[in-house]
Amino acid sequence: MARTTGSHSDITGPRVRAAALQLFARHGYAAVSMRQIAREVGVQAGALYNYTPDKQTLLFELMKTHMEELLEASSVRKSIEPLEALDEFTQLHLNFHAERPDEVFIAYMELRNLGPDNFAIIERMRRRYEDQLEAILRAGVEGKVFQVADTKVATMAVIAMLTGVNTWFREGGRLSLEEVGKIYTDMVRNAVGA
Amino acid sequence: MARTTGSHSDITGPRVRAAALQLFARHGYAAVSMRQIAREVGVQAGALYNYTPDKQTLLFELMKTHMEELLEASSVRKSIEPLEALDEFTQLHLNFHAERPDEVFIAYMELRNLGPDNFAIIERMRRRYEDQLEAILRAGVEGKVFQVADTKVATMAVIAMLTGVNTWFREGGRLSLEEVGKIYTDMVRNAVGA
DNA sequence: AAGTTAACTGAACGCTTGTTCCTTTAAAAC
DNA sequence: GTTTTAAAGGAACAAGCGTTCAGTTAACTT
Repeated sequence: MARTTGSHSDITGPRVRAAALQLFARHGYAAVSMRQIAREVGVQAGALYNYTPDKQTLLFELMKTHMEELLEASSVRKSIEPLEALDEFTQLHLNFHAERPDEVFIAYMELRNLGPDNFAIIERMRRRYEDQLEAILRAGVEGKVFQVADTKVATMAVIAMLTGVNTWFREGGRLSLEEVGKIYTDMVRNAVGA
Repeated sequence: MARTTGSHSDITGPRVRAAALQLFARHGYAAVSMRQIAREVGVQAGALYNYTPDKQTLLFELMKTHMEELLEASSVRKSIEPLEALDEFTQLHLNFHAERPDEVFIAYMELRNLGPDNFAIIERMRRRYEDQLEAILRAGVEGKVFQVADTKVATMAVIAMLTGVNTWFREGGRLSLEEVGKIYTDMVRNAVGA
């Protein structure tokens, strides 16, 4: 047998990425084999190499796509007041990350499995995201509407706090995402002395 | 050759754990082989099995020891006022985690590589730690000294915020651990409306 | 209807994996 | 000084790894 009925690059390509995403998130990059991914897609391992040059690039592309989407989603913010910008950042971070638990998990956990060049690229994108929050905090400090001892530290603290939601939040649990959003909006405001 | 000059169980045992700890933290459990660990210790792979029944147990014991130490260090807290208890919790968490970056990394990242039984044990210990902070927050809410909408959510938020320090803090960097401690004490207080 | 191409199979490559086991040797016990 | 024992060596096991590639077939082009 070879080419199977209804086989198409436009279909299999995304399915490869989807399977890799789920398996990497669930078991970790190093613990997942190309044969496992292939089995999930319903294809032989060799066929995967029509869609990625190697396993490492498959991981990198998943992370890169995720970071690109994050940067695009967050950079549309107009120039508004610091407090409003902070609330908006909180909501965006929460919603964006809640919709993509697998991507977020990978982006945080599999950095060490990237080669040095790929690592540097992803790291740069993450820095760009952090810089957006820091700019908001700095504007707020200048305008005397926030009180933080160190904007860089506050940036890291707020992002860690927000991203931590992904470790426990589950749709259909005790709280809705909207309720969680309200609670965190307040806590973030308080944390930066707003 | 077999037993080498100066070989001792009391020496090799800890060295095996130390090597595993460092390698697991650096490259991830799944990416590290028993032969790598053995090479680091200066021993053949087979000799490792004098010190652990298998690779999985080696990981589990590292995590279990870490959690036991964390629980012991944090449970000595006497009955004091909520605000003082909160500050003390912040300091203890920061110091304890700053001293053990490898252990912390593993405890957070390698949970998925534990078998179901081992996972349940570690998870229970983590819950016990979280419960300590939640008790403090609840006492503070009852005494009207904290204002939080949801103590469980606040607990997770504060712990995520504090643990996040390990992703960027390095001894000898721009800020000392003491300075970071002061900043976080304030931010944590603010976050819970103290 | 014939020819071309994209998609996939299936086998093979050399290597590494966790773990077991018998042997050898240094240290401890007597 | 002899015997016992603990510690490590080193080879072997089957299984799995990422990756390559020649061969096969369905789908598209003309």
